[in-house]
Amino acid sequence: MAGSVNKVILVGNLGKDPEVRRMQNGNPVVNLTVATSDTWRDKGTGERKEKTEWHRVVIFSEGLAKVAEQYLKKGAKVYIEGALQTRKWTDPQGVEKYSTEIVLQGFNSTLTMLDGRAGGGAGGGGGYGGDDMGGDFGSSGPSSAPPQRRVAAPAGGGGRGSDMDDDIPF
Amino acid sequence: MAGSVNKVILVGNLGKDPEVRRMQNGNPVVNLTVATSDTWRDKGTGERKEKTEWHRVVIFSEGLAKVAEQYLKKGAKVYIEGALQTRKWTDPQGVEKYSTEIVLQGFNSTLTMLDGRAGGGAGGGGGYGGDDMGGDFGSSGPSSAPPQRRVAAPAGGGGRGSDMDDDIPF
Amino acid sequence: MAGSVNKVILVGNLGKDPEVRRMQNGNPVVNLTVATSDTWRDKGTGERKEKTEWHRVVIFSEGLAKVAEQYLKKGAKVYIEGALQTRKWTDPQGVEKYSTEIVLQGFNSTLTMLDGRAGGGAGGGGGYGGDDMGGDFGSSGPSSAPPQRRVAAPAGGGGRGSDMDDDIPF
Amino acid sequence: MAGSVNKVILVGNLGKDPEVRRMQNGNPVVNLTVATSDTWRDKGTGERKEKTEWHRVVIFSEGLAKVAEQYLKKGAKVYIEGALQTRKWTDPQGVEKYSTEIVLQGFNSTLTMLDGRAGGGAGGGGGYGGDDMGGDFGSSGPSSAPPQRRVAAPAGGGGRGSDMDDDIPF
DNA sequence: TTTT
DNA sequence: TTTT
Repeated sequence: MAGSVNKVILVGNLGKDPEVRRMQNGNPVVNLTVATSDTWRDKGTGERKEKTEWHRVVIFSEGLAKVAEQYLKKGAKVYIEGALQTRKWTDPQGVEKYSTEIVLQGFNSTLTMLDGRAGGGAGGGGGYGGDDMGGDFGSSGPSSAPPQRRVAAPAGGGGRGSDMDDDIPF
Repeated sequence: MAGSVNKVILVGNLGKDPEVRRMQNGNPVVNLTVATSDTWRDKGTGERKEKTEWHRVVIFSEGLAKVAEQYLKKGAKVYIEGALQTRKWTDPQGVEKYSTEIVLQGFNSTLTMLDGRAGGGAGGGGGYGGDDMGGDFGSSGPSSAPPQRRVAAPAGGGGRGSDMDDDIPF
Repeated sequence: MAGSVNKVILVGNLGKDPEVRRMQNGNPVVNLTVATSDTWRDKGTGERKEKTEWHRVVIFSEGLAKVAEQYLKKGAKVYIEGALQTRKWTDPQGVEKYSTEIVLQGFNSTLTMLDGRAGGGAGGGGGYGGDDMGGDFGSSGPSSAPPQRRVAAPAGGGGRGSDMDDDIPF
Repeated sequence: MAGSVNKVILVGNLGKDPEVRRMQNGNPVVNLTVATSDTWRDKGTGERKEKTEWHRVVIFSEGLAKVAEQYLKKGAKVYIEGALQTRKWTDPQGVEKYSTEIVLQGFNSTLTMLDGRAGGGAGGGGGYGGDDMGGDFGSSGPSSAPPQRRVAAPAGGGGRGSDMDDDIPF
């Protein structure tokens, strides 16, 4: 409905290498399996407890999917921002199934690598080759990386003072 | 795992009145069904599209559950902050099922009413009685509402100046 | 740096009508003043306390700025997602000043109206005219609203079953 | 006001070691300086651009402050969740100043270490000693770590089926 | 299946 | 002053 927000923020590790499928036009669609976990100390016994939660992530955003395919490996720590989506499907036996996924698609989706260790896991061939490793990747369509524009000189001012400088903050 | 984040933020409307179950100690556990939706214009036909997503929300936090039970009604607009959790269960026919829910439990869960219209829906009797309607409700355990503490006077200062005043900022 | 996140999420009300400046190309840059507040009960006296926080919001995103200019009025409740930015400037007396603002610019910025009451405030003439009121507005550049694409039929499948249907989830 | 949200989410690195002050009761109040940065490629020249943003973070939450004091060092990568707060103060020359900070205080504040490298910087002695390094630290008051409670057996059921098991999700 |  |  108008006036709604559907946002998921995860920081976790990949349980396995990204799974890549291809759209008919050749664009990649990437599935990630991301683990988060909570740890706490049992109030009664005092022993340490841990519960891992596994998340399905589907990346439709072309730019982010390419990044995921290229740089992410089992074990990589990522920051992910997407939306919840529940799919209903019927299995071959005719049983209805639901699958809830975090979808990265269109604006307001983010994928950020939080370590350079990615790929150290599994049978991982490791090594990226690129010099863009460990970067932030915003989702903004096929080919353009949206710059952090600054307003050059707003006509019709009312500026808050003179001599603005945008560098060192404090 | 250590160093992980599992967070869901929703702004949406209740699809029906809250469902209240009771713990053995009488505390409420509340289930909400929340709708969010995306609207966009089809690139080809130019027609307006809308897709509604339904979310299961489970409130274990005692304070938030009581608030939900007392004030929320079908149609209410809410801000929700919780964590993703997928439960696996087996139905009476022996079929394995998964259900992914947004869980409000412990710290870092939030439930905030965003309108005063709540209860205008369904067969809703409406009317709250309380004067607390439309408030923010932080999740911080059974009985204490965590105050927004201000540091009174940090010993061993190094204060940044004199004459701090905390009122109107700009 | 690579691997960083800078995100602000606000739900609050406009303290006054949007302030609109113009870029040299005529595009609007909109400033909002948004109030949020915390309420709590004093632990000692038991009295109700409230503290209002005021936020400066600057909208560079062309699409969001137009929406803000057109639909928002004093009193409107909004959901805002942007990034923190601190500007340093020197006032006419040569005193250095800092101003921290929530910037909506590029991808991952959001502005969503959360009520239809917008404009009920101040000297607000109110009334929008548009039929798009109360909508979600994603920031995705000048002219295209990013559709919620669904993968049509990924070539090289490994699909999870047959008979997927995307409608009512539970 | 009722129905508002004031939330900041940062993933960044400490620019220097935490600064610790003491409350009159001996509790620590910790100040962090956190850097985030955006990188993009200039549309015109094609050159790589980077802009770093510095954030002041103040930790009043007793538990989080202790963790910060104990484990964080210059260079550490952290996930932070807090609220925006602008303080007004008057400097010794009588000039009004504003300072906007991210405050971690009460519920809904989070501090999570995202690397184990923390402390590798500055004159850092490094080494933590503790075995809790790299953990999640929720803000929930002085001494109790809030467990991830599960509802044991809600009285007055309406359960969704039989044989619930909470382990492997998919 | 990850991570600490 | 961080980080890549």
